[in-house]
Amino acid sequence: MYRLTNSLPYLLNRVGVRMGELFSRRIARYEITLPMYRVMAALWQQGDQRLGDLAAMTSLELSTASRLIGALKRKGLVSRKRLEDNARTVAINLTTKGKLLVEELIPIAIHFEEVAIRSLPKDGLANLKSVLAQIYTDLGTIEPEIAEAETRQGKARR
Amino acid sequence: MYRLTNSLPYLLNRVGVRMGELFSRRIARYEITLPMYRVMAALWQQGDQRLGDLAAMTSLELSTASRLIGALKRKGLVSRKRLEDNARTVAINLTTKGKLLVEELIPIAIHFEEVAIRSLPKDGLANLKSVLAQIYTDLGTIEPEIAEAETRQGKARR
DNA sequence: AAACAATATTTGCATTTGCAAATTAATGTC
DNA sequence: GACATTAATTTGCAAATGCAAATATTGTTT
Repeated sequence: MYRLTNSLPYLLNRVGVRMGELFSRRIARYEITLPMYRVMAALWQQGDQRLGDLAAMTSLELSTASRLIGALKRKGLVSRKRLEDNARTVAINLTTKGKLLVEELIPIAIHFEEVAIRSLPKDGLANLKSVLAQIYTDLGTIEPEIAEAETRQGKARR
Repeated sequence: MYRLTNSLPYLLNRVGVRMGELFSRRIARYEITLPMYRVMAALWQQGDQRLGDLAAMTSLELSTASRLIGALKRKGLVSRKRLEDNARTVAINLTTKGKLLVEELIPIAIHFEEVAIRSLPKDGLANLKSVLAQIYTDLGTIEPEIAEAETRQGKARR
């Protein structure tokens, strides 16, 4: 018999929501939201990104990312320049101020992770991460099945 | 050196978002959103719930849950009655129509889970689930630390 | 029993989100 | 080289979300 509370999506979501909530509260005093942090940490890892890549990297919707970058720019934390050679793309970077801030936040994120996995066995974390990565790619294989179902009924009815 | 893309919150969020997106698309033709499904599946597992319990069970914010129940009620999928003995609480249940619908959706959710874990070893799923549950509880231990940080600076400044 | 505190839910309002359309720029084609 | 096509980003608008305040009911105190 199926139980929602024992299903994988449920357990994943629950952890994600709680983690997000706690971390958000923790960084609220820096006037930074969780998606903002993700964007900044992504840029810290890899600068000079285009909007689309940044959105993909952070699992953000494109328009959400666009506006988020706008907000971060207004705060002076990132820069957004049209490229000279290809002016339809945009190169996004952390400013010095943004870099300083994210380097203050990253240790907090690391601490969170430490607390979260506190009682896992030695190799538990590495294993968990590889499992999550594996599931992510496996999920891709269900895409066609969904697209098929959509065209078969969904879109047609509109 | 820290990499966002190798951090646990990142990997969790990424899987959660993708899973949610795909499942949402899959059930869109039933005119049901993912949070709606979660509420209905929660009620299927355990009926006669109060709003607060349902919100906790589904990781939804209270006001979001309240409005969601309203929408489901308008669709004739759930009932919401004030109790006679304690009229400040409310008892939420699936209607027959709601029960029928959720019983159509649950197999889809099960299929999703199967695809997601397709390439995990035998005991991989059970292990993953217990790890996720463990992390969820461990996260609770960071709460006081955050509350402390909030009162120390955050709230004071307002 | 009146006043007050506590509990459960709902609602107002501002912010965020997501889709689709619009915009802007670059590229391919004839 | 003008003209449609594709690519990348932004914006308009409606719906969803989250916090705080409002509402309704029960429990407690004196």
